[in-house]
Amino acid sequence: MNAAAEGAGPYKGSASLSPSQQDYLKQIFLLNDTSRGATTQLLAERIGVRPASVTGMLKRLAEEGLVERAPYRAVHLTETGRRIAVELVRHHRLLEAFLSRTLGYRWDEVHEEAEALEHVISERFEQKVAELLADPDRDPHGDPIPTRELALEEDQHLRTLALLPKGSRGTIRRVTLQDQDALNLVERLDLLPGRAIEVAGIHPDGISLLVGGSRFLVPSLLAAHLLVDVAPHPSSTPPKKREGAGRPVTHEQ
Amino acid sequence: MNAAAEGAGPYKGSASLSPSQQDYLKQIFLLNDTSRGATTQLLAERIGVRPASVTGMLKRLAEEGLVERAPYRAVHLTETGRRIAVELVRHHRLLEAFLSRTLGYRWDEVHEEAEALEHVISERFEQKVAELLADPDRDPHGDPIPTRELALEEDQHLRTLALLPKGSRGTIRRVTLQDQDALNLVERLDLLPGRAIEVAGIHPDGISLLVGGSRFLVPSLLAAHLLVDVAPHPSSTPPKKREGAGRPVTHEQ
DNA sequence: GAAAAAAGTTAGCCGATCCTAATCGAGCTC
DNA sequence: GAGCTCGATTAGGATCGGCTAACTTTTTTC
Repeated sequence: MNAAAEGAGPYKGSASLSPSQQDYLKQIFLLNDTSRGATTQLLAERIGVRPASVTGMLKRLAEEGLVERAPYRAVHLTETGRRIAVELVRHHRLLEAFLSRTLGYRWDEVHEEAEALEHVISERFEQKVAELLADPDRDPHGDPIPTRELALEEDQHLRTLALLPKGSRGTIRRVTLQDQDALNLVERLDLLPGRAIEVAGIHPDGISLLVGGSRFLVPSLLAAHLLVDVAPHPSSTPPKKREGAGRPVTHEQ
Repeated sequence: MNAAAEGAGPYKGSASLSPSQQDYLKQIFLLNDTSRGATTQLLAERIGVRPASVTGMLKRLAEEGLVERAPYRAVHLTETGRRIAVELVRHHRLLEAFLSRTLGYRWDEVHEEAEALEHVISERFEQKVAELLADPDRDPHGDPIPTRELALEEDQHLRTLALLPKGSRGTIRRVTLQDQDALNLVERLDLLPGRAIEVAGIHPDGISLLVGGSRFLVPSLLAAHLLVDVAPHPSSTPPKKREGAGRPVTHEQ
């Protein structure tokens, strides 16, 4: 028996999972509402291992009843697997909020630290932090924090900036990026959650934005990861759904 | 290459160590100023593995220049190894202080959580916590917290309660226990760090103690783990060193 | 719809860390 | 100082989670 992963894992009720297994479940969860789903390759990229390793781990997870899979197809979580994944997402986002609010981390520093801590904190720690922060419902990037009961609010009313028509007004609510450089850019452009914006124009390489009086171009790559709460009374064109443009929004945490 | 242990370890300047290796170094450090020193068996007990596993790991650590050893002898840390160990002890005790003061853990709950977190927190986390707590120099058990520069104050003036002569007065400063039940008992007896006490009598099975007006017997096993700051003017007998009685004090953390 | 490209899988291997069982060495007893 | 006992080590093995290389399946391209 290998006692590698002590430290109360989020899954109570069975031999607890290794941090590695937890990571797989989390990434499968985060990729599941994505256009392509949780494919071997995407998982490999996210987790930082080779595709062959993913196949191997998925087999083990399937044996343990945490995922369902058919060879050459995207994987899905079982209910048990989903619960573990959401618990981990709760840990991660709570920790991000905590690091930012209580320890004064910069918003672009929180992700990495939370990534390491999420596997290790106990139920008690989670509870104490939630208490201390009065049950926050958003992390510093605007991502919703699953409740204690693991209910995860879906931001259905939010729209990707990349897909908004010219003239739309709204407020930035989420920044679904992890890359340090990209986050720095978002900060320099002052596009943090809460910021009111207006789409001034659409160009092949990005979106022209009006923010607090000034105007600049947001590269498409970035715009795809800015989720906007569109204002009810847009200046001119009523916001209507557009499809097929830009890249799919992946709800990374 | 195996990326198992990401999460900034405390050792900056080489491929970082696995949590397991870190644990070995820490326990070697904690056992080193003990009577028996860091023997294979004691290490095995503390770490929770079989002696054969200890031998194996010590070989690896020796190859990496972190310990020095001769077969069938107790191990010692090299300077490099010691630095890593002390860094870990700093993490641990800072975390205990943090969990207790900031998150409101009970003093007997902090150890286990700190044990898991200490391997995972970054330099930055350590710094932020130290800041938040204004560089505390003791953890909730009274154990000294190594400074940022890794200087560790030794409590040379503290004496084991088990070895104090009758009539000694003083203040409890450290409780070097980890066992949950024992800690609970210490709490029930109200023998937390800071408590003023007087030795009312010495019995074969323990020490009779005067604490805040009441008097009770502290079992020898417990008394060996209570470190007392002896008052300069004892009521009668001047405190003098006694040897050979009681069990050796192990400076557990 | 055939061929090429991309994605996924299998087989075989490695290193880390643990285990058990068997052997070896150190140090105390008489 | 010959034994005996206990602690330490060695030998051999398991498991976990990664890797590369080679092969298979799916998807895309023309």
